[in-house]
Amino acid sequence: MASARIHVSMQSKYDRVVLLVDMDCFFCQVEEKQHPEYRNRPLAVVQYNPWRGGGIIAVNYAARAKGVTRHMRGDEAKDLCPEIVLCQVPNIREKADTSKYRDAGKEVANVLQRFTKLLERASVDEAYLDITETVNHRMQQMQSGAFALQPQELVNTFAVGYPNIGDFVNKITNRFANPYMDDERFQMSYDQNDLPAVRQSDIRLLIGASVAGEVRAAVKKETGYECSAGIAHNKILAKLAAGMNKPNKQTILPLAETASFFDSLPVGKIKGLGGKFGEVVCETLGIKFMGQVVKFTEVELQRKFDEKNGTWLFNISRGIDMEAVTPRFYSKSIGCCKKFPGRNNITGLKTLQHWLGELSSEINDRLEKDFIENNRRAKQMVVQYVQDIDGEEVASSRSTALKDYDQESIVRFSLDLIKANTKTFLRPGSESALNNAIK
DNA sequence: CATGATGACGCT
DNA sequence: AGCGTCAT
Repeated sequence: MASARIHVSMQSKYDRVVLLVDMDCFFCQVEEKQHPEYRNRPLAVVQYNPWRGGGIIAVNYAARAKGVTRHMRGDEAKDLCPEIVLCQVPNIREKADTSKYRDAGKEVANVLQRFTKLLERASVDEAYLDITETVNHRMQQMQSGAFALQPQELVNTFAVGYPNIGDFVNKITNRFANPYMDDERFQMSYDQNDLPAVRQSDIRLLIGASVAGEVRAAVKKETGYECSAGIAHNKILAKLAAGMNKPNKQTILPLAETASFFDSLPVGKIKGLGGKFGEVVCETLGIKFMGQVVKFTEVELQRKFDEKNGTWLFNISRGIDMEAVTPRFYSKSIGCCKKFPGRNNITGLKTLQHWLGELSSEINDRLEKDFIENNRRAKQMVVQYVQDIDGEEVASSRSTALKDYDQESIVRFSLDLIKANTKTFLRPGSESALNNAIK
């Protein structure tokens, strides 16, 4: 067994080249493409909500320059930037319908897909691409002289730790002339088994950046949309790099720069550490920056957190992330939801039935479209609802198998599920008043 | 009153 | 199966 393992091509820490492509203020770009007269103007996308001008979910860079951000209300944006264009998410069936942006995201993904089989859509406007194969191929071509990097392709490219991309390229060129100049440091810093990959890291990431440039140019040419990209050896670092220079730029995170970069990187910037767990990590360890995690042994981290998270933190703090780019073009689930905040709480049966009808109608349309496009049918339905119980938000979810379905049966299923799982669905003595408001 | 609408995934 | 977390 042990000897056979040696012959298995092992996925090593620095073997892959991974891109994270992130559309710049995507919903705004969709609106700007649809309304060319809005281009070059400050613009934000709001979800319809008559309360204080709607909630902002996307802001273009002209508007960001005026201080407009997400979380803001449309009215606040107008105060900061009176000339701002506020585009509303289309309202269909009395609720925000984001289909337009999903369709635009698919259009982009169709372009990305041509560059690798290993495309993982992470959200409507983000995707990971494992481009290892292409990079390896070009490495070989480069060594045989069949391929050469075109410096002009790297005009919008940055490398973390370098004032400009030219300095990064020069460093690589110098090492080409003097291959062993870094060896002592490398041998000190890295596992012996990783040295071959480490020595080739910079050049392979640079080739990755040229691929990224081609990807982004194709997206721009074929869809009109601009995006930013991160280039690194794994998903976590690619995601991090992509956010460093925007919009319409791409950033390499060189292996040798990771440690010093992490020394001043707040823990919460790492994907997965932006919430409560990240805060627990900081408090438990008494730290603020990612680089400070490396002072703890793997066993210490496992003891303070748990086995899985401890090992994960230990590796991530060293820039190591073995998470595969899992090919996925279509979402695993289709859902829609609507909130009823404050006075809009649903308190009557009729209103509840009405909204279940609206939501079911949207779901039904999207399921039909999905069936036509992707030849698949939903097997399960999950109904989630949030009640107001003594002023507290109490969330519940119940599921049911789905055989044949249509809009009417989806409504019936969901209402039945809510009825069956609510202690007293209707207020005692009433035919129509809900016992607990649904939020 | 009040980001909201989606989606993935981990824990138990 | 149901709940909670994290992300855009």
